[in-house]
Amino acid sequence: MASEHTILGVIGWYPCSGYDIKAEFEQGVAALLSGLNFGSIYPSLKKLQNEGLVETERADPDGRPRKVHELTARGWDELASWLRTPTDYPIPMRDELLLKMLFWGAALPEDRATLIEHLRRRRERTVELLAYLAEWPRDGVSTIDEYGLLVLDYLRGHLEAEFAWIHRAIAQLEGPPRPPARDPQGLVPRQRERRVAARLHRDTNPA
Amino acid sequence: MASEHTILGVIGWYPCSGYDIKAEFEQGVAALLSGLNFGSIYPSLKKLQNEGLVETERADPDGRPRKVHELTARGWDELASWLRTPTDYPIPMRDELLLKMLFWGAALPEDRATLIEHLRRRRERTVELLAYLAEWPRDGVSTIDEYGLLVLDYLRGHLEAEFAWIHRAIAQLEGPPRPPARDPQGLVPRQRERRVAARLHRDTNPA
DNA sequence: ACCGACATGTAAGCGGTTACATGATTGC
DNA sequence: GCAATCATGTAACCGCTTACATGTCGGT
Repeated sequence: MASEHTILGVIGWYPCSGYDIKAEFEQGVAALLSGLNFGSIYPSLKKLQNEGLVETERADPDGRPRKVHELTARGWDELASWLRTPTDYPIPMRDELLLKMLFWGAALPEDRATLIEHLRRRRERTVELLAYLAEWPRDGVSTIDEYGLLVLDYLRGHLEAEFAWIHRAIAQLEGPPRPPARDPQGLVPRQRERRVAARLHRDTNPA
Repeated sequence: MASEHTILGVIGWYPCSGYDIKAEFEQGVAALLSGLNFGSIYPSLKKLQNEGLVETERADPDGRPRKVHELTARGWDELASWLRTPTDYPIPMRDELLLKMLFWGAALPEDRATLIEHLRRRRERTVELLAYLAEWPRDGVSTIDEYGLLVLDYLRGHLEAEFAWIHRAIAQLEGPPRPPARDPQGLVPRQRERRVAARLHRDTNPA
C-alpha cells in the first residue's frame, strides 16, 4: 500500500494534520503525482499510529480541534526503507485519451473533429500546468530541495513534450485522413465492412 | 468502467477471443497504455454479451475450444459514444519513483547512491521500450493506422524526454548534494533535527 | 446570523487484482 | 509421455473512492 508511505513522506516534510496532508494533494506539486482523500487519510493515520510509526498530539490550545502527527524513529526507518525499495516501471500508463486514439479507427469519419477537440482540451490543461509549474516556486512558502527541483524538471520536460506532440497531432488531423501505415491483414478496410454489416443486420432484423 | 470499453475497442480491431484480448495487453502497443487480466476480461465479455453489445460464436471446428466475439450494431455505437466522451486529464500521474524523489530529503545521505540506482534501472527499461517501439512496426503482422502512428509518436516523445531527464538527474546526483533552492521556513534543516531527535528519543526510552 | 474554510471521521460500494480450478492441443 | 501454450472461467480479497455525518472557528 503506497498511500501509507505517501502519508509518512508528507509528515516527514513537517509535523501535520490529516487536513494538511489532504491540502498537499490538492494544492502543491504532490497533487501532480498522487492523490489522497479523507477516506484514505484518516484510517491510515490511525493505523500508522497503532503500528507506532507516527505519534499524534492534540494541538488545539486556542484554535480549532486539531491533531498533529509526527514520525517516530520507526516511522523514519520505515519511510527510508520504502524509499530504498525499487519501484515498478510506470507502464501501463493508463492514459485514457491515448487509449481512445488507439481505437479511433472505429470512430466515424465525422468524429475526426471530436478528436481534435479532445486534444485541444488537453492542451489547455497542459498549458495551465506549465504556467503553474513556472509560478509555484515563487509563492514564498513552498520548500524545494534538490530532489524536488529534479521532479519539477521532469514535469516540465514531460509537459513540454506533450505540448509539442499535441501541436503535431492537431496539425495532422486537420489535414485529410491518411491511409494506414501498415495493414498486412487488411484489418482497416475490413473494420469498415464489419461495421456496415452490423448496421445492416440490425436494420433488417429489427429488435 | 473503462475496461469494458477497452474490450469493445479491441474487438473493434478484429473479432477475437478473451485470450486474444489478453494477448493484446501483454504484447502489442496496447500493453503500454492499459492492462487487463483474465479476471476482468471474461466476466466483462459475458456482461457485454448480455447487454447485446457483442455476439459470441463458438469457433472450434478442429482446433481448441474457442469463443470468438464480434461487435453488434449497438456495440459499434457504444464504442463510438465512448470515444466521443471527453477524458480526464491524466493527473495525478501515480509515478511512484517521482513521488519517492519528492520525499528523498527524508533519506539518509548514503542513500543518494540508491536513488541513482533507481534511476539507472528506470533508464534501462526506457531504452528497452524505445527499442521495442522502433522494432514493433516491423513485425509483419501489426496493423498501424494514422491514429496508432500518432500514439507511437507520443510514446517516443515521452520516452525520449524521460531518457534525457534521467541523464540530467544522474549527472547532478553524482555530484555533491546541493542546498535547497527555496526553504523559507527552514524545513530542510529542521527535518534533520527531527529525525535525530526521534532516534535519540528511542535510544533513551527503549521499547 | 450565516457562510466558507477548517477539521475529523465512518461506511458502503466498486473495480480491479490475485489466486485458484479445469481442460484441450500441439510440438518435442 | 510431457511440457508449454492455448483457452475459459470463478471467487476471494483489497485498496481506493464516494457519500455521508458531524462539529468548530473566523470573517462579514
